[in-house]
Amino acid sequence: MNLSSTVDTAASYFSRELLAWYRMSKRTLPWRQNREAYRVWVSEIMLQQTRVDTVIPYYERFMNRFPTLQALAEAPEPDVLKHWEGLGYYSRARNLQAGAREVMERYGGQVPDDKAAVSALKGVGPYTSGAIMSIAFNRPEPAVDGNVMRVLSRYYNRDEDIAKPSTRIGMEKLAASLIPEGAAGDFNQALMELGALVCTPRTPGCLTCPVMIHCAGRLAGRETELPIKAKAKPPKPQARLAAIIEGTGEHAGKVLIRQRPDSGLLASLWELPHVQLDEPAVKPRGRAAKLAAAAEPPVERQAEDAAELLQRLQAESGLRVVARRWHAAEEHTFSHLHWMMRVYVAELDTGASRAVWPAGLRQAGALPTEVAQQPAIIAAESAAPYSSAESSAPNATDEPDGYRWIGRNQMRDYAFPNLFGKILYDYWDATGVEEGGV
DNA sequence: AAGACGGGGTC
DNA sequence: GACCCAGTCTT
Repeated sequence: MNLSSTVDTAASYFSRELLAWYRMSKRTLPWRQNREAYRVWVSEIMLQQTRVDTVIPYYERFMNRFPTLQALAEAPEPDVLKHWEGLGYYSRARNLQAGAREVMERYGGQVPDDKAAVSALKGVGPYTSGAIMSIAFNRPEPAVDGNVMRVLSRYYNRDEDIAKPSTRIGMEKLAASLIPEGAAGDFNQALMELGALVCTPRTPGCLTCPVMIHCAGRLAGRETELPIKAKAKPPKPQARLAAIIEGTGEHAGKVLIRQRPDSGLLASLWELPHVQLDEPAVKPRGRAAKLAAAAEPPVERQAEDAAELLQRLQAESGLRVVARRWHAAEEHTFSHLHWMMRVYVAELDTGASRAVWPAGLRQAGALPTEVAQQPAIIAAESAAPYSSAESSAPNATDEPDGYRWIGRNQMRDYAFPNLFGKILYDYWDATGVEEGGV
């Protein structure tokens, strides 16, 4: 071998060995049945920030319901959201469908074999466009995600902060230079497969790694300290009060839910009516604090909460809600928020005769005087609709815009974020309502 | 450059 | 509890 012209550099070694390893040991995954661009696209969107094991059942259901790009483009959006329920980052679902519709209109239903056109689709950023171009069309484009940055940081012993956008740019150049001729799709997947199976975040399996002997990070003994990544800001704590509003009369056995605005957090999903408290926001630390936060609050606190729910839901949503009893405390952490929610079972106040506070709360004497005396009397002018609905406050028979009375069986007709789905199912379990019941 | 945007798994 | 994950969009 002529070492001067065919030097087996760490780079060519890496690409060759990694590719061979992948072709030998790649996992069988639903989206690897074929390389149809639509299937690749759906999988890549679902896999953003989401584990393979989590995605698999969602992918199967989604492709069963929307087997073609056209089927997705023509589906009602709530149907698409329902199939995304629980996956999180719901704008992915909306953007995916918007992209499918765009492909129908502009490209006759065929995903274009064109980097710029694919990159311009909604929800398709640098990573996803590279993944689609390489996997579906075998174009030599880099697809750099967290896995790839981890693998390359270690293999090349690089110290750049992978949280910085500029680092991703550099990694893309590096990754592009490593793509073997004619094998972009397999190589990019090999890089990610290695990161998922061997070069894992905590305890990399260097001894089974196909490229260990030239891994600079490993040779420097730094495999566990790489990649360098700036710490994320902790989620901001928020205290909230939610109401499980039980229906009466024709709505007996049902509860009132509402639809969130069509942008922002949990856009267009359904939820329990609730309010954000101004205060608190002290995240419970330690076992004792945790226990205290989960426990039923003292009656004074419950009375304050009841008054708060009545006044604020009236003001924000036009709902006159009377808390009847404690239900549960629920915590839920988003990427940037930490919700601490106290949940009460409540009733809609549809008239003075029904406006009776629970005896325990009244006797506790903790209610503001004016509220304790006349809980139902809140200035009607102060009522503001929750989401641009111009309707008046719902009574026992109304279903104003954005609100629905539903029983357990109607849960399947609405997409709920996990936290509210859990609260509602817990509620129905506790009240003895089973599937097929109401 | 920083923040918004979910949820679940792991050690 | 802290960190991570097959990222993108908005400001």
